[in-house]
Amino acid sequence: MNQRLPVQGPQGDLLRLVATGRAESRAELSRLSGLAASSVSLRVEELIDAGLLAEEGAGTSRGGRRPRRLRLSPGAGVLAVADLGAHHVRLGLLDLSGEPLVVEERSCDITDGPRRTLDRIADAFDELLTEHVPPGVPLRGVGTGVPGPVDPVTLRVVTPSRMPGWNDFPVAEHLATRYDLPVLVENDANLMAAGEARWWPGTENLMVVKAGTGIGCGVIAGGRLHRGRGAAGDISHVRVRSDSSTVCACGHPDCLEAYASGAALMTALAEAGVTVTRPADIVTLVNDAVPEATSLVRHAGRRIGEVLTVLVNFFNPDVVAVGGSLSAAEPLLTSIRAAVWERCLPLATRDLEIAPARAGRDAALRGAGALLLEAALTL
Amino acid sequence: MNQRLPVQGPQGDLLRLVATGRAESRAELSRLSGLAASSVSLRVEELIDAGLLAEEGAGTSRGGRRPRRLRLSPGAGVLAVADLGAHHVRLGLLDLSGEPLVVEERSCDITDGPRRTLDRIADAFDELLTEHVPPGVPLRGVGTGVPGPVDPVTLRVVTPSRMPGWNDFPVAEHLATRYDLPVLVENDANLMAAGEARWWPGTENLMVVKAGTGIGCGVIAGGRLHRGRGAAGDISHVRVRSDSSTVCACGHPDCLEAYASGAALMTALAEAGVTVTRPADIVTLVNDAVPEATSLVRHAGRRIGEVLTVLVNFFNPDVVAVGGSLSAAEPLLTSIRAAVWERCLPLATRDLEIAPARAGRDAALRGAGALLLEAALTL
DNA sequence: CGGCTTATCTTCGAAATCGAAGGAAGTGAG
DNA sequence: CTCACTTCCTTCGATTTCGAAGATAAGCCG
Repeated sequence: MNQRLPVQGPQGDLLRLVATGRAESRAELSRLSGLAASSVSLRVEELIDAGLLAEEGAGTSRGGRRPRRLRLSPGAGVLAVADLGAHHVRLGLLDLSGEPLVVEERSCDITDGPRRTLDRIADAFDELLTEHVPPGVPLRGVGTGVPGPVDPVTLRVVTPSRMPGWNDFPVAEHLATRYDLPVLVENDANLMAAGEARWWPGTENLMVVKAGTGIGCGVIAGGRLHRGRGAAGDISHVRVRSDSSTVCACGHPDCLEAYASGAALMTALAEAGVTVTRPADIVTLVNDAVPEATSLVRHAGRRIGEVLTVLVNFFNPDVVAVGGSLSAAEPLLTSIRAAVWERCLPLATRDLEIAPARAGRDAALRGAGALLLEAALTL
Repeated sequence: MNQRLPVQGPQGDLLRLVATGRAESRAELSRLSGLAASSVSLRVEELIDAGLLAEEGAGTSRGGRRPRRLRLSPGAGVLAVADLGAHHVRLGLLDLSGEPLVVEERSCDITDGPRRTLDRIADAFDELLTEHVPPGVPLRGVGTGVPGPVDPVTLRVVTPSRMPGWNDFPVAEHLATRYDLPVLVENDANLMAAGEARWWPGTENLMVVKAGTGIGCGVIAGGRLHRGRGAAGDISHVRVRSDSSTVCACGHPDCLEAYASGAALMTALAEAGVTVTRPADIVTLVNDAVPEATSLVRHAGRRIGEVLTVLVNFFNPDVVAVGGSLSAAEPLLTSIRAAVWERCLPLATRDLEIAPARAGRDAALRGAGALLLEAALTL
């Protein structure tokens, strides 16, 4: 079942251009790859013969002959990806275009430690594979997101705050013992950003804010995921302006997370006598026009927006996409926008779009697919 | 005198690798370009015959035969670059490795408007060229930095605060009428970052803070200059935490610039009865241990550091380089460091280096050269 | 409908690129 | 010093890639 793609350099490039949706025809491949049209035709023929690419009807004309659309052959392979949360893991199989074939959610406790958790994920992968993938279609790559920082060099989890037992654990190596394949391990917010990026074509610089139980942020800079040293995108422990003083779990006063995260809002609601168990419940309360909830969410949005002003001035993105379970609450986005428009430089906000995330619930899985394709379709 | 390089794709790549100092021998060129060693040899031979490359002795052995060092031929051409400030312009000629040949500083008033200012720069270029460049050595590119935001697409200056008459002026087009050559127009802090980048080899993610009359910042992300939509790197109008409330020239309260810029410090010193005319004078005062000056600089450093905490968490750079005329004051760097170490995530500061800028006074000119080489050595 | 324009894809000789093999010029160990 | 080994660079035949030209298939427009 394990089998690397027999695709060398230039062929891999072509395959990747099709897989990532950047090219749909030979002509587009020629334009994007820089290769001559004739060379592309030859290569594509080989890829079709190898069962990796397939022709699928005709595309839309741009004024001349209609292109013959290319797509990855369904039999070319699948990817197995997971997004690990604190209490749940969302996992599934993708085709080589990064489109989900099956997705399911299982409960799992991350505090069980890396071995048991990862093995359970791998078991789930195997189940899905036998159930949904015809024999002969190879698994081409495995990837998982984790709710903590990942060292981009060693692919180990580093000093995660809510993952006891995971510190410095070689996640990728562990998975690699079970799958002799390209393995991806990445922070969940980064995966979400990578997944979101496909929904904003032409957007070179993108920030994706994940407002859920915690507050995460993933960054696309120059069209590529910005990792920094593995911790990039952390905005939850930025100090916010505040009258009172709340100490965050990290030990510092007045972290954004302590005021504007789903967890903080739930605590505040509990103090006001309203009991909720998930951030999504807050959204329900807001939609039911419960004043305490609305006011809290609006406040949280302002706080997030104030932090974003700094980052928008500095990073000057084309788009800020807001996702996560809390983002379904209208007032959140509205007040983020208000804060940013008010305080940012006109030049930075001139063409800035602050919009709801588009990639939906499978954003992280799609992101894992997108990143894996880069690795799995080379060499 | 004007002449484009007769260098197509692959050759241009090779030339650029040598010019930017990334490769010094045929073997390195082969490794970095991905071309076969034999092809590189052929190409290099052609480039030498064309008078663009030259062999220069032998390099140091890596355990085998010593490489024959390659460098750009001194006769291959020069670049003319300028860095425009409010009252001065620093300009000079570079060889095609980006090394300065002549640099001089002239006074000039940016409020004279773009035409007169640019023409004066061009006149200065012509003088330098006739004086310092033998006839036959062609000018290969022209570039200038401006103290305001530049739209990376149109190469026009956009809404500059201190450049009356420059708004939306087509700087590049104006220069292009005089020079039929690649023309570069870029924000001065961005140029400084590009120039600094060469002094931090292996550093993919770099922030360069320029502390002078104003506060600027340039960003290198993934090894490339990050422009955003042209305004990236602006940190001067970030809101800082403050007891009192000072309104900045931009209309917002408590901008970093209003507290920590050289201009703000000079104002504060004047109020304390100490008159200074340039930010460099503040450094002198600090070195003479004038308590008011030291205290002010230390305060400014803290403020800058507090803003940097947000950005370091978010961007997670390898290096923060601090330059500009104020950076020569020891306490500035010290207090920036203190603020960042204190408040940033341990993961973000684990391998972070906060250090004085290395590129010196010609950083911006060198940066202009580095960016121009990318453009001038292609096609 | 029938030219005109635009675009996609293929064919085939010319040109560039590769890669294996080998010579040249070093290092280091015995 | 000699010998094994490494790295750098070139030579030369095999292969790949290019690019101009042509075939094919549309859309546009009176």
